[in-house]
Amino acid sequence: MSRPPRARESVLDAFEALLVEDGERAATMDAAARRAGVSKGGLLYHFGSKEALVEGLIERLRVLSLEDIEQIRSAPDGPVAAFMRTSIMTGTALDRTIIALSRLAQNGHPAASDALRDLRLLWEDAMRSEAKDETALQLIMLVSDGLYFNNALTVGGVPGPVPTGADLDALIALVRDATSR
Amino acid sequence: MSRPPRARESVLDAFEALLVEDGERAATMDAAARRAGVSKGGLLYHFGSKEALVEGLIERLRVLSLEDIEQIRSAPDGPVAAFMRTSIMTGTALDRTIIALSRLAQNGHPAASDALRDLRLLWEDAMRSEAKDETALQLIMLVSDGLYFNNALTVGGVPGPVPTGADLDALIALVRDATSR
DNA sequence: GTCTATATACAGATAGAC
DNA sequence: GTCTATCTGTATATAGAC
Repeated sequence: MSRPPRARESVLDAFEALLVEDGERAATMDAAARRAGVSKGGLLYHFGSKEALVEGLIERLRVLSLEDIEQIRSAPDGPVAAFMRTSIMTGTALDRTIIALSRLAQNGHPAASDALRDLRLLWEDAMRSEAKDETALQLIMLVSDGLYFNNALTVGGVPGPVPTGADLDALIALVRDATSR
Repeated sequence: MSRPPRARESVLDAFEALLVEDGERAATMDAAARRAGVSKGGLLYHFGSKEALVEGLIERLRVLSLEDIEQIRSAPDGPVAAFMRTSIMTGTALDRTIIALSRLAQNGHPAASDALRDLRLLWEDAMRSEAKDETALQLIMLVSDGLYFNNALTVGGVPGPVPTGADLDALIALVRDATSR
């Protein structure tokens, strides 16, 4: 409904990009302001503290999560394939926000950990009807986690050893074969 | 052969513990010295820079990696089961060092990323003879990555949603069934 | 809404006493 | 081999002008 100011979104984009590309330590308010093309004071008008920046990212995650779950549930090639595909970093807005928040979570930010855990539960619920049992469900979830981990681990644009193209299709087929009812 | 001084190891232990328990930002030289019970100057005698501390952890990873690979190769219930078991954080020395280095890797430290990638390749080689094809091998590796990710993501002793006990046994059986020759 | 200037704290690192 | 004292840069945050 209420569209947030453009400057505000630019700052949030910059903060997120710094977290993803350079890590938590590099994601300072100063750097975010510079990258967004505003002054420190300008940033602090929109986000009165670093905590407020983090909360902005968490709110962004919630919005993108709902869209993602909706898309997974209605995917033509099935929820599992759609879920695994979206677990590969394709540069979607959701991917970037997840990686950004995982950096914060690993620096002791409980709100970020909670938000990621909640999203994982949403995904788990969306996959449950596809898996033959809870063990199969865990397999699906862990492969997805593994894909994210390899993307999250490398900083600076170096791609991890993540399957793509035909290799990813084969992996999806194997997982589906091992886990479907 | 040459046993390193005890104070040196204490400092490295403290630095590693801070990375694992509180995250990269909290792992300062000051905090490491305090936790190890030495002064800042004392720490700097053993490690002349923060970079030297990181290199100390990387060297520790190399030593522990070789032991781990040896143990996996000679495990009674097979390499895959042994590998997946060691992917659960059981508080082993290797687990802690891996998590610590993954925190550094995610803050743009290339040497840490390289060391972790090398270890992953060692594991991959140890698993290759067990997997029916490359896709199956990727499945094994990604489940292991997923287990680590869930352990790495939470800070402050909160355990992630990682299967244990009978659940882990069932998961191991499922993975082995889906991937073995 | 956006800016400059500044206060306060803490980071990594150096110098040199013991 | 371990300590204290100190230098320099940078982080978060506040105050207040425009």
